[in-house]
Parts: sequence; structure tokens; C-alpha cells
Amino acid sequence: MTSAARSAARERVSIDADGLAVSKETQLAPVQVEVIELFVHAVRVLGLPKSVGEIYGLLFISPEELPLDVIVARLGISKGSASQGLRFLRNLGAVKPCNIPGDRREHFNAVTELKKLAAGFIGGELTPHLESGTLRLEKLKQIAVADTSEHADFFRDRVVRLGNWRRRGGMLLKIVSRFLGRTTKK
Amino acid sequence: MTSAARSAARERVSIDADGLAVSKETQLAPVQVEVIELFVHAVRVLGLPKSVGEIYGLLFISPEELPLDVIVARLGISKGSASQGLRFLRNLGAVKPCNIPGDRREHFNAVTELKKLAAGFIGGELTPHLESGTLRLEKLKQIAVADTSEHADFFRDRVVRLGNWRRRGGMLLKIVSRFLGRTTKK
DNA sequence: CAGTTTGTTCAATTAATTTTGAACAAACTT
DNA sequence: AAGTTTGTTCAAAATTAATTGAACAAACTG
Repeated sequence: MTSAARSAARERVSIDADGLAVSKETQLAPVQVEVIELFVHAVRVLGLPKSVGEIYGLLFISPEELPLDVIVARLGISKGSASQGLRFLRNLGAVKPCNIPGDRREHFNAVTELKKLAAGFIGGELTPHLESGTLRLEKLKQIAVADTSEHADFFRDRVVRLGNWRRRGGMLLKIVSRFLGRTTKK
Repeated sequence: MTSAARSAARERVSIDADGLAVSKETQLAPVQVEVIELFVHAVRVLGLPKSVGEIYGLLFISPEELPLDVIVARLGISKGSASQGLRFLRNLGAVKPCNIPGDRREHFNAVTELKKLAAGFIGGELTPHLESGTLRLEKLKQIAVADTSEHADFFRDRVVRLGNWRRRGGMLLKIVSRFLGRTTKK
């Protein structure tokens, strides 16, 4: 496709009632639109940008792997957003690149096993924060033992409590991973 | 304290290296500054505003209950922020109001049991999202059964998978609550 | 009751985050 | 090698979220 042809296609893009881009060439099925919206809401809860939800949602509800420029066209987002969103999702292990014979473009598949998604999110987003919290806590202990104020005992008590919270937080992440690893019926 | 006296106090407020307000009258101990910073980072991870972390952190590391205007003075935040932050924390059950005899102002205590905090956060922030997700999913099922496209089977498969995710998410919240309810040693 | 204290609300401001798009580089094609 | 495709980067623009502060109401006080 020449860049002129691409501009022509762009001009036919319109925005539907829910804010998703649609056009003759890139039309999404109603189910797809709905699933993408669901993921946009879900990633908001996790504190991730909308575009990440759109991209993952589109891949999740697409029967075949998609290259970057198709994602851009179907969602009506910028190439930059798509590139960054895909990198993020790839780092988390939420999408997998795959090669399509006879096509130079890198295609992407959604990883749909909840266990893998959770493991990626825990390892990529949660654990780093927990670890930086651990560092802060060490610093805090130093400061607390050095404190000689009237309230030193109270302060040290609180710092101990924070240590307990952190330990339980770490245990929780393990429990969550283990639970999601099981293939539960019922 | 007259409003003139308050302005005078305000003028002596300065900003330290870490951005926390300090002054002769409202100086925070180094441990306190550190704990507040720790909470600011923690609430960021949870997707809550900085001011909420500051307020909770201050109450957590204060030996006595504090009224709104003292929180405002010690943190150097606006009365509006403090009022909204306290309402949020109170709704979550993370702080408790209490009466101090001979003082008309409402004072606040931090709730420091991890179980209670988690229960409040799960009930106040997570469950509502899970429930709105449930509604979306119902709508999605409707659309999926009505789909007659080439990919109808694939779509229905995915919708079933989302239903499984949601069910497991609900179970997870219960497991987390149960775990944090236990008083675990080691 | 007139004045003060206490706390809430909300429109405007400020700050933080996300998205865009154009410039660029690398890999391929003819 | 010149041109095309594919994808990345990053400064600027747009969007979204948080904070401020002034206006307000309610509850008290003398």
C-alpha cells in the first residue's frame, strides 16, 4: 500500500458512538468492539493506559495474529502508541510475536492463559514495587533505631508493623500465582 | 488561633529536599517523613492520589489522633485535598473518626490492621469493578450468541474464557481476604 | 444574634500522563 | 544504490487527574 492510498483509507475512518474507529476496510464485529471496551476498563483498574487495553483486547478477540499496522488501522490509534503498547505487552509476556511466512512484518498473538498473564504482571509490575518498598523499609529501620525522641518506641512499633505487611504481601503474591496456576473446576 | 496568627504560621513553612512541608510548629520527625513517603509510593501502586497516601501515612505514624487542620498544617496541603482525602479513607475504613473531649474538631486515627485495610480496599475499589465487569460480560454473551459471522465459534470461545477469568478473579478476592485475616507467624 | 470555628463543595488552576506524528534507523527489494 | 517497508523514538500536543482556594453551610459561642 502506498502512503497516498493509506491517507485515502484514513479519510473514510469515522468514530462510532463508543469512540472506536471504524471504516469499510477495518470494521470490527460488534463482539470485538465490546471485548475491546471490556479490556480498556480492566487495564484502567490495573493503572495501565487505554491503548494497552485496546491492543490486548483486539489481539485477544482476533482469530489470527496481527501486525502493527493492522492494529493501528483497526483501532485508529497512532503508530507510536501501538509500538509502545506492544513493547509493554511483550515485556509482560501478554503478547507473543510470531512469524508469518512470506510476510516481513512481525505479527502478534495474545497470550490467553490467565496464569501467564498474572505471572507477567506480578513479575513485571508488582514485584519491582515490592522490592523498592523493601529498600525503603531498610532505610526506615535505620532511621527508626537512631530516633531518640519521646515517641521512639511508637515509631519502632510502626516500622515493625510495616515489615509484617511487606512479608505478608510477598506471601500473597506467591499464593495468587499458585492459585491461578491451578486449573480449577467449579 | 486567629486567621492572622495562622497566616503568620503559614509564612514560616518551607519545603524540604523531599518536597514535604516543614515548619517550626509542625515539624515532622525524620521517621515520619520517611513513612509518609513510603505510603505515597504505595498508594501510587494502588492507583490512588498522592494526598491520600500522605494523609494515611501521617496518621499511621502519628502517636495521637489528628484533626483536619493539623493534617493540613503538617503536610502543607490544602484544606480541600485533606477533606476529600479523609472522606475517601473513611469510606474505605482506613481511618476512623474519634471525639476528643473539649475539642469540637473531629479527630482521625489510622486503622492499622492489614486485614481491615484490605477488606476496605477490596470492597470499596475492587469489587465494584468486578461487578461492572460482570454486567459487561452479560451484555457480551448476548452479542456473542447473536453473532453469525465466520468467526462466531472463536468469539464464543473467547467469551467463555472471559467468564472463567471473572470467576477466578472473584475466588481470588475471597482467598486474599481469608489469607490476610489469619494472624500468620513466619 | 453577630461572630467564630469547622468542614464541604466545586470551578479554576496546576500537574501528570498519554497520545500523536514526524524524524529517524534498520532491514529488505529491485 | 536508491527506494520502500517496518518499526522505534521522543518532543510537543492533547487529555485526564489532582489540587487549590474561595465561597458556602452548619454548628457552636459569647
